[in-house]
Amino acid sequence: MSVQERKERERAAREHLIVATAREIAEQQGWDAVTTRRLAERIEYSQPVLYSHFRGKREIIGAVALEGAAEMAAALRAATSAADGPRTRVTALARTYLDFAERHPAVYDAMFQLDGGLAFAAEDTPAPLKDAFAALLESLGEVAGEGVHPGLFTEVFWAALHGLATLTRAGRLPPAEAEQRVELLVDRLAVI
Amino acid sequence: MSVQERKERERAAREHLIVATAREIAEQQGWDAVTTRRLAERIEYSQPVLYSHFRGKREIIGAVALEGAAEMAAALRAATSAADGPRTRVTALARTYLDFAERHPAVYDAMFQLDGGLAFAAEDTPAPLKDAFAALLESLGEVAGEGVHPGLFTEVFWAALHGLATLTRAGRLPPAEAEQRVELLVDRLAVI
DNA sequence: CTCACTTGTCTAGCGGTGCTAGAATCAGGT
DNA sequence: ACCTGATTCTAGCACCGCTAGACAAGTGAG
Repeated sequence: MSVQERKERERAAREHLIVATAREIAEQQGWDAVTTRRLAERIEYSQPVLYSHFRGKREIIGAVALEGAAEMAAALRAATSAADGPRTRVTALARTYLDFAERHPAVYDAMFQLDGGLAFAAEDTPAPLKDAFAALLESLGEVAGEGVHPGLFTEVFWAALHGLATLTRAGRLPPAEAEQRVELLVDRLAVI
Repeated sequence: MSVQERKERERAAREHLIVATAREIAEQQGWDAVTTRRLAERIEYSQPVLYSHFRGKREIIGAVALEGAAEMAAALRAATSAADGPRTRVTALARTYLDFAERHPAVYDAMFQLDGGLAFAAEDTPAPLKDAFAALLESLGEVAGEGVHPGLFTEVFWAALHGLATLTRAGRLPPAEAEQRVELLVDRLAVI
C-alpha cells in the first residue's frame, strides 16, 4: 500500500504547512489577520481544504498552541539545565518564559489568550501542555519551600509570569523595569 | 438655549444607554455577542447612531472598561478600608480583586484583555485607570518592603493577581485551590 | 485500454461582521 | 407655512467562518 502511504505523508505535510503558515501570518500581522481565506490562498489551496484537516479556525489555533507548548518546554529545559543552583535556575526560567512570550507573541496568545479548544488542568489535557507545565514544575518545585505543595507553588509562580507577560505586552506595564520585576518576583516567591 | 441643553442631555443619556447595554450583552453572552447590529436593535436605534457617539466598537469597549475601572477602584477601597492591619488589608485586596474579575468577567476583559483603545502606563492614561492602580498602590505600597519601590512592587503584585484571574477563568488553573493560591501569594510577596 | 467509482478539490453561496455614503425625515427659527 | 440644517435611517460595501454540491482526477476491475 505504498500509494496510500505516500498520500498520508503528503496529507501530513500539508497539515503542517497549514499550521506553519497560520503561525507565520499571526506572528507577522496578528491573529486577526489569520482568516481562512488568506490562509487558504497562502498555502495555494481553496478554503474547504482547511476544513478537511481541522474542524475550524479554533482547531488551527489549537495546533499552533501545541507546537508552541513543545517549543516553550524545550526552551525552559535548555535554560534551566544550563544553570546550576536553584536560585540561578529559577531566574533563568523566569527570564526564558518572559522572553518566549515576547519573541513569539502570536504563539503565546494561541497557548494562553485565545480559545484553541484545548483542555487544561484536566484528564484529557494534551501531552505537550502537560509537559510544558512539567518543565516549570521541575525547576520551581525545588524552591516551593517547606509545607507548600510544589504544584500549587508552580501555579502561583506561573500565574505571576503570565501576568507580567500579558500586561507588559498589552502596554499595561512599562517595559523598562521588566528585569527589576523579575528579580523582585524571584526574590520573594522562591525559597532558596 | 434650553432646547440645545435638552438635546445634549438626551444625547448623554443615550450614550450611557449604549455603554450599559453593551455591558449587559457582554455579561450575559460574552463580548462576541456584542455586535453593532444587536446593540443597535437593543437600544432601538439604527447602527449608524452608534457611530455618532463612538468611533467604533473598540471605543465602546473602552467606555465599558473605564466604567469598570471606577467600580473596581471603589470595590478595592471599600474592602481595604474595612480591614485593619497591612496583612489583612492586602489579603482583602487580593480577594476583592479576584472576586471582581470572577463576577464581572466581561468588564474585566474590557479592561485588560480586549483592545479598548486606551492608553496605559502613559501620560494620557484616563483618570479612572490611574485611580484603579492608585487604589492598589495605597494598600500594597505599605507592604513593599524596604528598598523596594512601591510602584514596582504594586506592578508585580498586580501582575500576579491578573495572572491568577485570567488563568483561572480560562480553565488553565483548577478553581478549587484558588484560596490557597491567594494565601501563598500574600505570604510570600508582602513584607509584613 | 476502457470504464465505473471513489476520492479529493473547487466554485459558489449562506448568514453574519464592522462600518459608511447618501437618502429621507424631523425640528427650529423666521 | 415654509425653508434650513441637524439627525436618523435605508441600503450597501468588503470582509468573516463555514459548507453544499458540482466537478475533476486518480484507482482498480474487467
